[in-house]
Amino acid sequence: MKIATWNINSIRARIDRVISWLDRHEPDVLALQETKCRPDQFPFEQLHERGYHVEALGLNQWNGVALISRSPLEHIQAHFADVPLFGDGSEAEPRALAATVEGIRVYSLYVPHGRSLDDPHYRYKLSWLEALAIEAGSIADQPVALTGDFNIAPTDADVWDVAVFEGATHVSEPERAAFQRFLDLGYSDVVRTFVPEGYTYWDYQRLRFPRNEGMRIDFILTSPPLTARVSGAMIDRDERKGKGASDHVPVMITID
DNA sequence: ATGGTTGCATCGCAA
Repeated sequence: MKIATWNINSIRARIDRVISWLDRHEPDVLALQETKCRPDQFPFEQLHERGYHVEALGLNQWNGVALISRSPLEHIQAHFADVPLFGDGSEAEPRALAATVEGIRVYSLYVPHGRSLDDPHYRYKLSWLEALAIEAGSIADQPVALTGDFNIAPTDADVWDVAVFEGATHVSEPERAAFQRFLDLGYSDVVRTFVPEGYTYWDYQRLRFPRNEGMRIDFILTSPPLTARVSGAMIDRDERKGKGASDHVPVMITID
């Protein structure tokens, strides 16, 4: 069984790339982030034609997450317990969607960016991660995959030049502590075991991809019962190439 | 050129 995650940066702009990637890599589950549309705008048809089950969560042109699966998606959950609201919003942003597939609880997660260390969005990011960790901890004895764009580079090796990020988000101590919390709960950054080097995101600006100036910020964190079953992983760097690429690439694990 | 892309509710914002 294969579980993948991909920040697609607009599903409508890139549905052809998604279909092509599904055809070539045949994941059993693909979690998407930044779908950037409401469910009524989501291109379900082409996915249903290929036999996939699809659940999508979206409010407007921002954020948005989805789960695409060969097997039925069961016990679907939007958001998670005590998810914080941002600003004066009355409704949770569409950043988390979970479902059970063949006994594995899969989360598609789009962690808030944070914007800057003095921005309310940064405090929102930390409280969002704290609430997620509480839920993740409560189910860590079951097979769980926390997948998605964490918007955190956990180590200095996860950015091309840490000096560039001095005083910026993604590398701050509180963000890294929030990431470490999942590891302390028993979750494993299992892709790192199989793919010790490599980025998952390169900014569109400043020739970041040709220069390989990227960041490793997309993860699949597996609970102990699932970690024991992981037999391989890949980061599909090639998907960043060519016209019309997302700024993130797919990350995938293989489970026995 | 010391640098500047992408997607969208498109001329402003978020990433």
